[in-house]
Amino acid sequence: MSTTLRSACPIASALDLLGDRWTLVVLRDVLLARKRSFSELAAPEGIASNILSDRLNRLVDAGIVTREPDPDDGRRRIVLPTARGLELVPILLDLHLWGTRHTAGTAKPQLAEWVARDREAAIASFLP
Amino acid sequence: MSTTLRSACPIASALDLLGDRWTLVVLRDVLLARKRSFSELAAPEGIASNILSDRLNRLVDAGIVTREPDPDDGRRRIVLPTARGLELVPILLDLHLWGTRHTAGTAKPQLAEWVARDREAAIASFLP
DNA sequence: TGGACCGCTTGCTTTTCGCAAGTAAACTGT
DNA sequence: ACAGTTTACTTGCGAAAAGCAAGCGGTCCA
Repeated sequence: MSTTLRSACPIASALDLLGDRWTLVVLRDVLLARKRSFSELAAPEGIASNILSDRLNRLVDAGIVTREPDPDDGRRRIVLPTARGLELVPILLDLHLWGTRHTAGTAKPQLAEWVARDREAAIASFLP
Repeated sequence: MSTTLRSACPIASALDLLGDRWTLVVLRDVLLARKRSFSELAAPEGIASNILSDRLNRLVDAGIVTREPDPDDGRRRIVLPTARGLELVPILLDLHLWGTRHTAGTAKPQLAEWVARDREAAIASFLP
């Protein structure tokens, strides 16, 4: 569970945290789709609940999201992005653009177009 | 080896290809450090040779790099990025910036600064 | 011609993933 | 107020992937 530092390279260090099959998909839903609860996040392409639980804990440990009790429903623990988490929005949008151009995933093409045309505005639209 | 399509989301599709511990580290060395041979790429933070071989094959299948015999040394099979691969440079630079700001990886801080100041120029500097 | 080098592959152990089932606490309807 | 449902998990186990060490064929170099 501890972040084993692979090297001094910031790309490798970032990937120690984000470089797996699910973490950035979860963050996509938190940062771009603004999903806030465990059960909303469980939908993503069928992630198993134990994996989702593990990834959320890692993201909390890394200071990318926080979790707080929902005042409206004591069963829920809301997931909220931190400033550090919000700085991942550009990466997610770049991935969206690259994926739209070069993979079979073609959902939300207008978002890709927006990112291509005015990246800064697109990024700002996902900030609080 | 086949690209199992997880969903119509371009982010998920991109991560089907790139979302693991090594692929983007290999691409960092191909795209940013301009490494071209298997043995140069084997250095990255100690990737095992069977894993490197597998990742290079996947990247070739995905059209992100090509491999050609080295005219100067018949043992070598040079790794070259395609246009599709070069479009990953922005993502790698964003990861570098985020990693520099938020992880323990602090190598090449002047690159992060350049990306923050003039992203387009930094990207262009890694194109052929 | 012998030895080193390059790009792998093979076999085996260890770690991680992923599914199914189960559980405690909190909410909801009657 | 009690029964049933929902939420957010945890546990156990089999499957898949990662990682390590060794080996192997082709190529280069002295």
